[in-house]
Amino acid sequence: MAGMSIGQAAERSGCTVATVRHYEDEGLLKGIGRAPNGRRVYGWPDIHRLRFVRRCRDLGFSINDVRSLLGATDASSPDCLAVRDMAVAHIDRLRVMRAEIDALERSLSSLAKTCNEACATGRSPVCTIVEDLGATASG
Amino acid sequence: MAGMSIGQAAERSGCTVATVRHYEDEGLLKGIGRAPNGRRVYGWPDIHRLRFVRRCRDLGFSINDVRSLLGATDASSPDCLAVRDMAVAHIDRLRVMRAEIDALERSLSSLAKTCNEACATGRSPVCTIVEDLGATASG
DNA sequence: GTGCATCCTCAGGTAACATGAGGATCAAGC
DNA sequence: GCTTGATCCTCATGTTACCTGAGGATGCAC
Repeated sequence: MAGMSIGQAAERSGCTVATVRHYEDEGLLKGIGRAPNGRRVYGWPDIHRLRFVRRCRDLGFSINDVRSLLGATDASSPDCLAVRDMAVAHIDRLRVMRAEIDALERSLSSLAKTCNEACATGRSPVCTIVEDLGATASG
Repeated sequence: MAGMSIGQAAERSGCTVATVRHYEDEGLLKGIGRAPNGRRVYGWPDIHRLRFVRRCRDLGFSINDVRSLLGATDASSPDCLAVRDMAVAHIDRLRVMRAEIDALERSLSSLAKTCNEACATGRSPVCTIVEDLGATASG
């Protein structure tokens, strides 16, 4: 169980094969061994590291963020507080994103509603959505 | 006021100059005139079209979406209902995105909280965030 | 006429991979 | 021993929506 192929590593870490190679290219994986036939060989520590990267990516961190996180965790004494600070900073980013999404949804709902009232009844010769979108830039 | 430079067009439409050129390259603008000196010349219809594209992009539609929207609106009788359907479909996408963001925020908050309790007090020799992230893939 | 702003057309960069070409290797079945 | 299909390798290019910069022409103000 100590020597896994890239296919197995991908499956166990929740990545695609291409993504595993990509993370190695990006320097997020260190010291991946090679079998005599040239194929990559993975051990469990590599799988854990891949999962870590994958999960961070799923959480919305960039590759560079992950690099920093790994730097903090690779250090002799993992800088937990730095990691926490990055998490907190990212939460702030998420809140901004959610606010934007909420605003967009309101805009689109309003647009669709207007259309239902004015267009679907055949009352308007020109789709009001089109006018709404093109007339004035919001804000 | 009928012949605007690309700089003026950009300013009035809320795009950058590079973006205005890009939209033209993408075929979203049609029949942009040229002055004898080779510079692009824009009229108000172009500005409205640029605003339309810009606003759609702000609303999260892809360039291809916008192409479809413009196709619907360019038709002799704008297909308002098609436009509305795209808006509604996009609202669904936004709802999925928001659900994901909410989940991420919960995960990160939980992570940060755990860290505050276990790491910041110096109780844990290894940052629990690191373990949390790497141990098991969520789900 | 000097200088700075604006414009032009390429070409290449960005993020995070996905996809495909062209070829080697492995494992299974006959 | 041999065929076949799956997996692996590297390298190159595609994706999305632009941004940035090179190298050069033009416009406008003083």
